[in-house]
Amino acid sequence: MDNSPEGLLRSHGLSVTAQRLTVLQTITDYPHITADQAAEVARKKLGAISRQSVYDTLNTLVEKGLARRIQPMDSPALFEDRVGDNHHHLVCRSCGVVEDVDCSTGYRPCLQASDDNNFIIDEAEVTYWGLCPKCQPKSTKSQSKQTPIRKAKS
Amino acid sequence: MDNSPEGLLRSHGLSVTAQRLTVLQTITDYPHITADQAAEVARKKLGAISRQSVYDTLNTLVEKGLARRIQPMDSPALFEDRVGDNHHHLVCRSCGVVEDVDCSTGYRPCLQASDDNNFIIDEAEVTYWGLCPKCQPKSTKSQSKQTPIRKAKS
DNA sequence: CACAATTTTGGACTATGTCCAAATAATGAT
DNA sequence: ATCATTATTTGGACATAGTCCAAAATTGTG
Repeated sequence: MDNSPEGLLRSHGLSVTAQRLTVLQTITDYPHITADQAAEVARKKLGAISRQSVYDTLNTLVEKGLARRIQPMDSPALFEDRVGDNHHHLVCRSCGVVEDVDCSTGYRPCLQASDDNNFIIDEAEVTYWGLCPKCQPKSTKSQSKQTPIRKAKS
Repeated sequence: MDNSPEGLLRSHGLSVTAQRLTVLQTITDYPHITADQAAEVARKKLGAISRQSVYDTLNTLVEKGLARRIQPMDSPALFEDRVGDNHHHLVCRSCGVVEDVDCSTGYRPCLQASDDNNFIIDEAEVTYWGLCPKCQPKSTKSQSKQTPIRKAKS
């Protein structure tokens, strides 16, 4: 199996369809995209694709380990094709932008719980919350006009 | 100001109402409860309370720092009254049960990102994922019958 | 007590996502 | 290449979690 997108799908037992290739390309081009945004992008490339097909494809890709789903609070699910390195995320409380943050170990679970409560823990998911450079209060200038999508806690 | 529930509300500029007292008591009694479950519980205690009132109260409590909202993936928002210690959570991939895990430092942000991407980071939210004791595969016995609400990834 | 401000209520509405069965497209075997 | 089988896609209905809004009720205040 090569590792073209087609080969990638086939090697995971999936038939190759224009919809899947396009959705896969879309999350590569736009990491941290929502399903509905991905549908919009895919529709531009393909002419038409059903909403359900985008949801199905994204779910399938996640199941097969070809994509990862994250869901910061107050956000719809976001998809990315960066998988396997157990990286974490940085989310802006004001505008919602998401950035990747490398995991210090690169494999799961990277962190040990202070007490595992007898769970078998396989992942420590870390979300860093804060303000992105654009949303940080500037010295004298007034705050940006962006609609805050989440209120800062402190 | 005392620190009875009434005093707690008043000291945060909130009027004291039966609805608020009841919802507050409910999340104390049932940490990690959903809004709709809280409405159910509150309804039993009060006779009646509107769904909207429960949502309003929970949102207000979170805003005032009297409650904390968490939202593990694939779960509706969960509320707890344990605030101020920046503790973390352990979530069962199979049955969804949530347990508290102490934070090693107790204050935010307890963790440092490998690269802050020029964000001002105020919180590192950690969610540990795994299988709770009840959902762990037992040696020879077959798996529990609980409906899995999330598939284990590995 | 009475007034003003806050809270509660119920109903409509929004956003995100899933279920289902029919139509279509992809794959594997001739 | 064509057919049969299997997998995928589609559209529409449905589900869930949550918000918006204006009227009614309650709370806190002078």
